[in-house]
Amino acid sequence: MLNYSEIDSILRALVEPTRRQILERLSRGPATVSQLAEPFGMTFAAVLQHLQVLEACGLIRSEKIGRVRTCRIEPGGLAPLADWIAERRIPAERHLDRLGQILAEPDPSPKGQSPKKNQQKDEKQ
Amino acid sequence: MLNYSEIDSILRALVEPTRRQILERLSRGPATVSQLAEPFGMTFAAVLQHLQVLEACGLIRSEKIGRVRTCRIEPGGLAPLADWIAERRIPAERHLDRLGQILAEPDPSPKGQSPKKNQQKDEKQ
DNA sequence: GGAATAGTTAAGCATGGACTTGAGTATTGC
DNA sequence: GCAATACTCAAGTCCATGCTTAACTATTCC
Repeated sequence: MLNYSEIDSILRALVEPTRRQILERLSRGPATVSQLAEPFGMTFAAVLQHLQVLEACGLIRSEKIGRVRTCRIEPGGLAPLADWIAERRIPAERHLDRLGQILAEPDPSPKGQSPKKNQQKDEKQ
Repeated sequence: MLNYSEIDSILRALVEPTRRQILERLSRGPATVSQLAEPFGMTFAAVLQHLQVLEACGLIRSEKIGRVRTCRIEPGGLAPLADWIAERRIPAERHLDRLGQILAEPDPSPKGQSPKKNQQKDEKQ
């Protein structure tokens, strides 16, 4: 299992729509803090906090020259999440085949289950 | 751009550690609600709420037979998020090459930038 | 039929996180 | 030097979400 809290911090960063929009913007090229803040109907300080979250989990990188801080995408930033998803998709797909499903079935107790009378299955009853 | 709120609901579901643990558990095979609730130090009702979130965004599926509800992974559930990540990794990687980076640079004003005196760049001043 | 089991729903509390305000610091232009 | 610019930090408000409790329904076992 790869670093758990890394996944956690990346997901927490991505779950906020504003931060995803900031990422979209930065994927079109670097921008300063004020350039990033401008399109959002929110204060400078709020955007700054979002940027700090994004940088803390390695999704963006920033450097300050003089009084201007320029932010850009950290290219490998999404890799841990991509790996996490890839790891979970493989086992999930494995359960498509019936055998795997039966083997994984809970309570395979051999004491014959009495024939149930009321057994119509209902999605979302 | 693919369905925005779908990504949103998947991320909101995944950001909660308990729900990720439930997914891990289910990726090893189907389980009933009480089987899922047992390992967590939390009430039945709380786990049920997590399951509802996971099912609402298509990450798991459940069916009730008699009084028992059995949950299992929805195989394609993570696909939208995987696609979203894939879409964002390509442009980000493109910015690795210097040309793309220069083209995307903000303010490429041709009026010669005067040589700055105080220009030591500092990460995280 | 009645008790036990398995799940469901609703209401309320508590915490975390997004956002604001306001004050402060460093840098640049004149 | 002084004002404007560009950001930084801290404190406080507000709301969404996770969790609990408690009451309720449906199903199964005896």
